[in-house]
Amino acid sequence: MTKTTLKDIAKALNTTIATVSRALHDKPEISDSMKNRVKEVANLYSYKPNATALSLKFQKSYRIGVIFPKLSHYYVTQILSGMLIEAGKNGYKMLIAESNYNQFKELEYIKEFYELNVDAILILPSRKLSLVKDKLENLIRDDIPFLIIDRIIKFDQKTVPSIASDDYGGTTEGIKHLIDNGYKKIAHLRGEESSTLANVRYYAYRDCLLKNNMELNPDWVILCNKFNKAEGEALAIRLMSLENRPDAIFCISDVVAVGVLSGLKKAGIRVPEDVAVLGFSNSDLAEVCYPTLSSIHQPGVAIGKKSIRLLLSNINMKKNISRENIVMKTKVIVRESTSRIALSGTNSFRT
Amino acid sequence: MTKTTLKDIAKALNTTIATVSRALHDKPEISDSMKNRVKEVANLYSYKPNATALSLKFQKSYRIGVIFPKLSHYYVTQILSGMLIEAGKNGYKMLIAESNYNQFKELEYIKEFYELNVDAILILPSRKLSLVKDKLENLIRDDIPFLIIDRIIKFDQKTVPSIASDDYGGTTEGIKHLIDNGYKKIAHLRGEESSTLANVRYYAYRDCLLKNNMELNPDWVILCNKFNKAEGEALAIRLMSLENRPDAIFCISDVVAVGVLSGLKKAGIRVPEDVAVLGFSNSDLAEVCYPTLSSIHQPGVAIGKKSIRLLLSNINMKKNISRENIVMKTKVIVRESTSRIALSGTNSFRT
DNA sequence: TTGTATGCGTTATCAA
DNA sequence: TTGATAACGCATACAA
Repeated sequence: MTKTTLKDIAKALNTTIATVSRALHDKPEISDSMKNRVKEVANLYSYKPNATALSLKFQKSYRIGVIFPKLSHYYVTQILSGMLIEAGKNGYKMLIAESNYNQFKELEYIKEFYELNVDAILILPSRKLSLVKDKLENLIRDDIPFLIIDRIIKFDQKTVPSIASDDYGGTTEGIKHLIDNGYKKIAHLRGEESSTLANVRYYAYRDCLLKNNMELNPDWVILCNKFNKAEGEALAIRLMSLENRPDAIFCISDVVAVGVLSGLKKAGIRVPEDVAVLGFSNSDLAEVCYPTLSSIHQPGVAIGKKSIRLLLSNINMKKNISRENIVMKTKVIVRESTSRIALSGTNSFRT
Repeated sequence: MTKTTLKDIAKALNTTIATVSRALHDKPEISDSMKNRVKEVANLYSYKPNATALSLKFQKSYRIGVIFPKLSHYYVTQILSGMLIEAGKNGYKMLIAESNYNQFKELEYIKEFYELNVDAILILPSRKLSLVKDKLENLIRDDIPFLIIDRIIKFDQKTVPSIASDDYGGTTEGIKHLIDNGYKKIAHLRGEESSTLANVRYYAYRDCLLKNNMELNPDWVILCNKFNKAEGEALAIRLMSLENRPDAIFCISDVVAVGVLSGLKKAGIRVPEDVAVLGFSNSDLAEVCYPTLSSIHQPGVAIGKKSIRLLLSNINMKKNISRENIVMKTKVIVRESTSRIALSGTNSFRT
């Protein structure tokens, strides 16, 4: 019941562990008869090499550490699933840690992963990780690939690779979709100004409105900070109580958008006839709310897979990836909440 | 930049690794002056013991492997979060694997985790894992704790501990809630008959109806096999086309329930006035759909925490846990979909 | 073709 | 109080 080692097999065959090891590796110098005997016994004992010993020997753990803010976000689970698929294919296992948006925990987990000899570290940083940028920069080692997902952090000395979805492009496409559908007064519930993520989406929104000579009303741009349904609900009601009401609301997240839908319903406003609502992320919520929510799809699974491939290109082929800043294509998924002409079916694209 | 080892420190101080090791461990035999010198250098080099070497030495990895069918299910993320919290507190890291409901992958991952010398294995099995029960039983080792979550599998020889939510109790409470609210004809969209999980919920439904002298109509019990929104939608419409229509629908999952809501809407039926809808799991969907969905809360986070505590009681205190079959309390969360008298606010219980 | 010995980084046992 | 060395399990350079 306890694990069998080379020593056990050697003892059983009255030979040495070196011979056993070589036989199992099919080294040419070992005689066929010995190979057969060794393999038979190994099979009988269902021998498996001890991964820890191999780790120590080769200074390689076949483990990848990943840190994320919150597991219960659909987008995070999509990214992780992508990672698991690609890592699995290549014989790697994933070690996980949840930071709960706490930048100090993030630093702590990075340290821990290094101590655990992971072969690479992936992080979906919280917004606040930038606040401890210097500490982070000091922590990051050059000999182990480190990849930042979904955000970009600029360091003074180091260049660290990143991968993210094309939020600027996606937002642009989304706003254009609203314009194309005849919406003229587009509001935006945005994230905090210290968030590069929120800023990119806001800039895209602003640029697209300007380019199309649309009204850009400061009253229509409101900061979120809770990012929950209740906040979306309250802000929707606030927008609707304006003298000059918007006729479309672009939301920083699907959860906020769902809150907006609920707020509009309470205010007796029809979606999409009176007001359109556009979410961000294309989470699983978008298909279950009513009306179904148009949203900008972020390719979570693809990002996860690509992350691992990028890391492995460094680990296996020594490719220098430190200057890679990969941007993955987004896509507007049109559902009921922005379609004045009723849709026949729901679009269920999701990859 | 490369990791410093005991050897590096020993060399720097012109002593041996044995002394350095002892000094760092504050062994009484080491002189204070030596201790101080060692610690200073260790600090300077920011020495951290190599976890892999310790693993090999102590045959203990401080790693726990967990296998689940699909990460993107809210309930799974809750369980994992609970595990991460409790594991983190005790210095353990989690290795994860996604089986995609494939029983062969589940067996494969169990094998891999053993080879990786995890200190324990946790599994949220797919329904089909029971089909390869014999192989599973052969695979499970007695020297490493193995815990089955959310299902119960009976083996011929072994007894394996389990932890699950009290689905029978939760369902009973849920059906009683429907009865108390004046619903008289309660339908059930259930899971497949080969699933113990689905059966427990069905038995509770049936027993509760019988005990309360309610109509138990075979036409009102329908098997799901896709468990998605479309299926819920179709089955709702089918139920509503019956001569003898139910006035409440208890669903095997929240996703199915959301589909039912949508189907009822299409059929022009009001919820909860005409028909009540009750989900299962209390996922994040329940609060965002319209109307908001009453659902039976499964304490995912608590289950995750408890799992780890149970394992650690075996690992650290050698407690025999093989006969533990823990059942965690469920709770009906009442929202709009079952409340004929309108609720003032939404109930946001979730832990 | 096979055996011996070394090292990966630690801790622990035995000597000094 | 400190040093030398074995052991954890494995692969491999070197000897035989």
